[in-house]
Amino acid sequence: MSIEDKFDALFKSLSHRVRRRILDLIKDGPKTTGALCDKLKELDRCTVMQHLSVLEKAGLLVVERRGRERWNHLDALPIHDVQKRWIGPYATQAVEMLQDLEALAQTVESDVQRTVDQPERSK
Amino acid sequence: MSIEDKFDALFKSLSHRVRRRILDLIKDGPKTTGALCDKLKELDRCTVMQHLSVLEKAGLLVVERRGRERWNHLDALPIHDVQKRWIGPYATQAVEMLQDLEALAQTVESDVQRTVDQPERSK
DNA sequence: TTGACATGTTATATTTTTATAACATGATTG
DNA sequence: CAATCATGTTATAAAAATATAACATGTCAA
Repeated sequence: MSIEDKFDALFKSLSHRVRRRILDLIKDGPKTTGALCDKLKELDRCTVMQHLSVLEKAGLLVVERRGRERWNHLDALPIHDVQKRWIGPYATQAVEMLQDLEALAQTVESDVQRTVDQPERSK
Repeated sequence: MSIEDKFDALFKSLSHRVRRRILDLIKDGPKTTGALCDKLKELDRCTVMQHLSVLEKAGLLVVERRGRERWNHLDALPIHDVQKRWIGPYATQAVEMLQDLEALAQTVESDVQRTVDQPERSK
């Protein structure tokens, strides 16, 4: 599985609100599939299991089998890779954009000031 | 558009490798649609434009029209929201997991030490 | 050991996404 | 102003994701 495949799977798994909700549900501790289905009453159990398997393939969810129960654990480590490759660098970009905007605002401001000091002749 | 719709659109737009490649292409400055198509020769021009519109709907791409050209600018600001709601908190979780692992490793280590000091009788 | 229970598997219908084709428009340039 | 160029629009085919149904398996507990 290439690195691009990995990011495909990660972002795709985060792109559905039900799966994001599942992540929140197991964030503070593992839950059984049954417990998750109870919280997601609007969905068929099979649908929930499909979402779980999407999360598992992306590496965000790890399954521990205990008797007839399946405990779904969060593994947040892959999120680190997303942070390093995509979020961090682009967040930096966003900050630079804001700084550019500030600089632009100051330029405009001083332009206005100069115009007040030395009004241009009308054309 | 709800906040969930927004995250749906953001993660979905990041979940295709072609769109991530486009983001990288416009990261250091805007490019025309034509220039982007040149870099993505394996794809039909229409396909590229569809990807651009997905990015635009997610708010990651802003279009500036100049004559008959279309300049595609990156807007990285929405990435900030992703960072705040999804990456930051889950990265924290990941760090906690690593710390738990370390603690566990130390426990095991001292167990081993204790066992060496006071060997258990075989069963 | 038998019945209820939690989960797993396979198949399939529906919807959405991705890729392309064909045609259209409006700007630039000689 | 006519030809070319960059882009836009609409339609459609193909692939993938989502939701559900029907049936299967292994576990626990009385």
